[in-house]
Amino acid sequence: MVTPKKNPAGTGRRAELLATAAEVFAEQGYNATTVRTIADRAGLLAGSLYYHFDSKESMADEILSAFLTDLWQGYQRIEEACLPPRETFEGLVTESFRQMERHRPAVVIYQKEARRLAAQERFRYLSDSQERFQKLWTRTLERGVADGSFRRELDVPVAYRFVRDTVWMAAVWFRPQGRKSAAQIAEQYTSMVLDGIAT
Amino acid sequence: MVTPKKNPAGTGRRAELLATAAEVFAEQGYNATTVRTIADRAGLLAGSLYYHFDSKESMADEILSAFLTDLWQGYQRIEEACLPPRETFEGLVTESFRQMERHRPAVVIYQKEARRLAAQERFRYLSDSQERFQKLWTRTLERGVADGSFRRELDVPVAYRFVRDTVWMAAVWFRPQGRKSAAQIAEQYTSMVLDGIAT
Amino acid sequence: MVTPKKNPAGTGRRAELLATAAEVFAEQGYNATTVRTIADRAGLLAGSLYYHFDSKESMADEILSAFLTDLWQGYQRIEEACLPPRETFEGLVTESFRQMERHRPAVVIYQKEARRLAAQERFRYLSDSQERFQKLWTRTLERGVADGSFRRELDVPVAYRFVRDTVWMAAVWFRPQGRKSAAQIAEQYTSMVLDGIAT
Amino acid sequence: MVTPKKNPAGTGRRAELLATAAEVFAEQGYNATTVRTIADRAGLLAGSLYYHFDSKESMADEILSAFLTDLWQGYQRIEEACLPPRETFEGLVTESFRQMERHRPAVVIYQKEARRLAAQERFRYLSDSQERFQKLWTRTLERGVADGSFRRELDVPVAYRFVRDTVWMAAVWFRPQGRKSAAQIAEQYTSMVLDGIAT
DNA sequence: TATGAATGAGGCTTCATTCAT
DNA sequence: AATGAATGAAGCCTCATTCAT
Repeated sequence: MVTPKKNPAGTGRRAELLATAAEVFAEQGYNATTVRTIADRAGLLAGSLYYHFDSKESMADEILSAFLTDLWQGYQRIEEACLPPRETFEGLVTESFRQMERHRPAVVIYQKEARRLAAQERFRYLSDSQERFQKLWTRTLERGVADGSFRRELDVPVAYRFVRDTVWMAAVWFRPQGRKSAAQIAEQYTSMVLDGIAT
Repeated sequence: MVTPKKNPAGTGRRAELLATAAEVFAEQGYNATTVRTIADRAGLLAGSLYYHFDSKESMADEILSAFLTDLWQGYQRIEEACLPPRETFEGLVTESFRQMERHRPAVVIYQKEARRLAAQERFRYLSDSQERFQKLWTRTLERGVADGSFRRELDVPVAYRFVRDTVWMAAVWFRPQGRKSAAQIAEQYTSMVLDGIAT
Repeated sequence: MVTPKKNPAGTGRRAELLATAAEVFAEQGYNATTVRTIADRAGLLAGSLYYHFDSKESMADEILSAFLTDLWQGYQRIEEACLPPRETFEGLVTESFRQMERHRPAVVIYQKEARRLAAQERFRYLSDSQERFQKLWTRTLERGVADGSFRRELDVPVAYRFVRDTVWMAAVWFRPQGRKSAAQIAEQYTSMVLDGIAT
Repeated sequence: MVTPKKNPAGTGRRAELLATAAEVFAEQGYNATTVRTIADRAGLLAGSLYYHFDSKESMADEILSAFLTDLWQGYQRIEEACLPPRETFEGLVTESFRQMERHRPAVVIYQKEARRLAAQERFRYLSDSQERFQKLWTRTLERGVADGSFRRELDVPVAYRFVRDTVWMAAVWFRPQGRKSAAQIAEQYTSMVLDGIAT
């Protein structure tokens, strides 16, 4: 993780530049994005970015760690509420969609680049998060199988992947300014995943 | 699409090299892959690849178009069978998982790079395939809603994306040599998607 | 040469900054030193240095010309004293070591960078000094050979370089706060050079 | 240290390029030298150097380690001969000048850049060599003091530096194609250092 | 006096590609 | 079929310098 050099939160020039960078990374992919593209879009010269950031990598770092920090704060509230499995499930999905509203480009980047980036020491926290994520969902699914909320024959590891992919892939096409709010989309998703699309 | 310079099908040095290239593209991403990496892994020098292929791009092209050709042959059989919606659904999922067994790296590449590549004229067929895919699934879902196999209130565009993402993302972690066969995985998926994971 | 913008001598903020710059140049080399390093060490921002100095080059200029001015003042006293060769020799060595005490970083810079810098018009005085230096030492050595103080077979150009290198290289490791004073080091050097290290 | 990728010794394109690089480094200093300058002088494009070498640094590495390897081979013969101090002294000086004939640019680079480069792990061997060098000379000087070949009151650490600087600085101006051979220069040096320049 | 933000030139390096052999 | 050597464009980054505040 990286701690921003100055300013409190998402304010000031740094934050602006990070937002721009995140958009471009999300659109074109981390590798395919050149610092010049980011700079052009932000209205300065490529070299000038280095007044604000150490490297292209550290921009990605800051974007991803800010997202994951927020995400885990949200998840933690749900964990601590100790709800029954089905409510926990709904809570996690809703929280995920809510974070997409704030961090949509970050989610796309996470989705596309996490595996590659996680190989580097500096992005270690990506694997950590991944692992924590898996534990959280797996526990929830298992609790549901145990108390009968979820189907007895559920293959938990497969179901975990199913849920994980389904939820996060949505970030790629989900547009907050679209007709549906995050909460509405979350509800549809939950319904489909829990009850299926068949009658 | 691209027509191989020589040899009929997946035989000979070309095919070997393509397989190697596909693996590396899948592992590291198209942009992050250098022709040197491919060459190293195949045991020749980077420049020597150009005896076999016109460019890095044409390798990706050949890999992707071979995959899509096979995939659509499979889908076509199912379309032509004119089965009821639920059976069509099962057939498409099973066929998708079956193609993953043959073309796993190609699927991963498709998943990760299609959007970016499709911008180029030469990869136009990627968008075409995407569109055809959408029509096929949407039609199937709509037929199911109409005949009562699928839930009346189903939001078809959302459900389409749901299914699409779920199925193809599996390619990233699905390993054919794993404990489960493609058919088994397909069955689990179908069951989850159609009937949900809740009781 | 450069004339300081304001303040008379080695006083005030300018002088402080110059001292810092000299230290860094000496430690890391002129090219390898960034103005940011100097600024960091002095406790201001890189851009702020430009309130005090025209350029990085002009800092080096001021450092070197201050040193050479002092050095030649010292040498001149010895020249004017018209001592016999051996005493002149001793005097020059002692004076050189004395200047090292005041201008140690400048000496190191001079030693390492003079040749490169001298190519620029603005540092012309470095070559001039070099030439004057050579004449002074050569004359002294020749006088010594002529009057029998120095060995008859002495190859004066070689001996000149020998003395020059020996004396100035000492600046790199010589530390005034060490156990030995400049005068003591000078005496040891003089003894070694004049009488050799063998019995 | 670095081991050349291929070819036995100083032959082939690599060796040519290294020789060019060494010259430029020696003339302009390592930092002030751009890879473009080296490439221009060698008649290719800057990027093409990277077919032969990993980095600018690795060129310097190869140049310096080749020099030090040869140098220590020469020194070792002298150490093993177990000559009396004065003869050892003469032998070391002569060997040093001889290596200058083969590796003149390397010596200049060593002289100017060793301290800075040695800070990096990859150039660790520079410090090692430096230390070994100090031990060798110090031992020789001490033996000479002990057996009466050198003056009893000799300050060995100071004398060591004196000799070290004197010998290696010569590399900067010494030209093998000049009127004097390495052996002749070595003899003059030895005579000056051992017996002094005074009568 | 100093800061914060930027410029613009240039440095090192990578990489797809070419081509004579 | 493949190698060895090179090209040329482009990428990331550094750094001296400028300037409004």
